[in-house]
Amino acid sequence: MFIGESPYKVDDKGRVPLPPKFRRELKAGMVLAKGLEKCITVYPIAQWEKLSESLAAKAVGGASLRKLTRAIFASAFSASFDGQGRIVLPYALREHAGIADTAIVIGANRTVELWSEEEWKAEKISADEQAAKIMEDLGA
Amino acid sequence: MFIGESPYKVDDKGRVPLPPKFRRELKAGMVLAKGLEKCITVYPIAQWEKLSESLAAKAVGGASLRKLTRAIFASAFSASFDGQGRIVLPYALREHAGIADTAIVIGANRTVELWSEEEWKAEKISADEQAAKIMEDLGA
DNA sequence: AGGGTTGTGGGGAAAAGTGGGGAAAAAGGG
DNA sequence: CCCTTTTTCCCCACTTTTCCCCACAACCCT
Repeated sequence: MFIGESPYKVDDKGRVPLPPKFRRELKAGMVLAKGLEKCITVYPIAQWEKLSESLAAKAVGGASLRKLTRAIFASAFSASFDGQGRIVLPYALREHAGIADTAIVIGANRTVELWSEEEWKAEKISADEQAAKIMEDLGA
Repeated sequence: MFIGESPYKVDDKGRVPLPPKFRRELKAGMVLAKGLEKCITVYPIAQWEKLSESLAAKAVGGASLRKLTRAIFASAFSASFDGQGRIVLPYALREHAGIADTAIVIGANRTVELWSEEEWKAEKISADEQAAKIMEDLGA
């Protein structure tokens, strides 16, 4: 389970550290893909395989499913940590998320997401407004 | 079950003791999250994992589910006791609750809440005023 | 009155964030 | 095909922050 929110510098080489708390769950390997929103989504390898299977299961899906499959898989990169717990963000993904020299790393339960400061600020505000409702529904 | 209300000092490092009576139930671990009101909510780890599961179960949820997942998990931090029974309050949460150098620790049945003095004073008054009415609505 | 527990404070060691350099591999041109 | 240039990857070093341990003082219970 990934939780928390923290800002990290992206250096000239496109490297970003991930929070130490996340590293154990990602050490086995991870896949970076375009997020459905303007962000980068990081899947633990096991989680990615599950997603891959559940898309393949709907083999005979329509054109829209094929489109989604392409969009996700074509933009995906596998990544791993260097000695300092950092990963390299491919340029294509950085651009999609609008990430320049700072990335906000957030835990989103089963996955990790990387946002630019601006996009995250906006997302956070609109997300906060909705959060209260479900929390109450779940009786938490 | 958590009950009671007591004030504690928050030191320069953001540390706060929790009442000894609460420690046994939280020793296994806890998660701090933004409260729905201007406070910090402390969930026993088991409680939080239940929430996590029920969100993950709705597997391929839509955009609004992703948004909620973000709001809930990004603003959360895991915490545990140091040798003196204290936890560290992340800066982001302290700010949300308006907590400076004193925190009021409240037992709220299944969870614990941390309030600033001012916010708690206001909340308590309005809670007292409405308690009877709410009780009736609940048919208690 | 005494011992144990609790609130409060501070210091030191370990880890994390950040940046840069050098070697190996890849790509491109002669 | 070989040499040159560029890129990628890995390792090293420094600074800051975090975490953990220790210490004192006040309170409570016995």
